[in-house]
Amino acid sequence: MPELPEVETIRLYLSSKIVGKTISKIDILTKKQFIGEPQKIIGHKITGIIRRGKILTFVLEKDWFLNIHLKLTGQLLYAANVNKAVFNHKIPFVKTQKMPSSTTRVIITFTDQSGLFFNDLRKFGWLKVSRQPEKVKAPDVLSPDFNLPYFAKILWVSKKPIKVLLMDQEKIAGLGNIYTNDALFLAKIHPLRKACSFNQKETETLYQKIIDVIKEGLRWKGSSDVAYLLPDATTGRYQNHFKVYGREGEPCLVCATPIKRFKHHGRSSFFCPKCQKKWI
DNA sequence: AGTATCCTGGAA
DNA sequence: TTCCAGGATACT
Repeated sequence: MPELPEVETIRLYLSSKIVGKTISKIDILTKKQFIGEPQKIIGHKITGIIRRGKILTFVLEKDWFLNIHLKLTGQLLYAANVNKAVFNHKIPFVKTQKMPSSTTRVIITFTDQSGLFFNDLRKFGWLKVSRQPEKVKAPDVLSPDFNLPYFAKILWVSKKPIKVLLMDQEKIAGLGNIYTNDALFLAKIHPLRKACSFNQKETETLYQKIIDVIKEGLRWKGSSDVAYLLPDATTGRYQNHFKVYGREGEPCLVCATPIKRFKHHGRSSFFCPKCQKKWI
């Protein structure tokens, strides 16, 4: 899905649009994607929106919560009037169209007739009503808990390849395939290097590059490479600034060597064979 | 540690 | 027709 920068962009956008509004209706078009009882939160006001890792949580009155995971193709589109919603956009999967579209799975309407369309082509995402925010085990990349001592601690005890560790949401919350690949490139580290093989300097560099690349992604409002859109159906622009992700065969931005791709843990890894030497 | 699985549709 | 996809989990 959207990774941390995409979800945070959505959170920032929606904070100014729906906080203070009261849910009047929830239409569930794809049952398996809505967990819990929607009627429990009908009539409740949204008092805030938080995000930890890739999970967005609407905080409601009286200790109710609506947690959302967009997975790979989830979108949250905001309309001032849910009955007259038309979005114009051109990226794949959802073309210019009236809402609800063929990929709309849930519609949340507020008392002023504004609302949200949860669209999700691949049906992996979910919404979940609960009495407490969905638990996220690891520190979020942008939280103070994600500090250098913590990062060093998890690296030095792990025998996993560094890329696998960085994408483990129980160790660090928020990184996905795009930003992990790009952070490793910026730090000049091969994705398969064992985490426990890092020295102090390498650890510090990678720590800083992770934060840098996440902030850059946020600055461009995320990457609209596949299905991600802002709630107004505009696109993010980090895809125009990819370092190695999705750039197989294209020249390395530093040394012009063609970027290589390989599969590992079911995911594509992209790297520059010259800048990111294998192991020590 | 690797692979299959949940889904759908665009690209090669 | 086959491969591919910002995720995460459940298997062998």
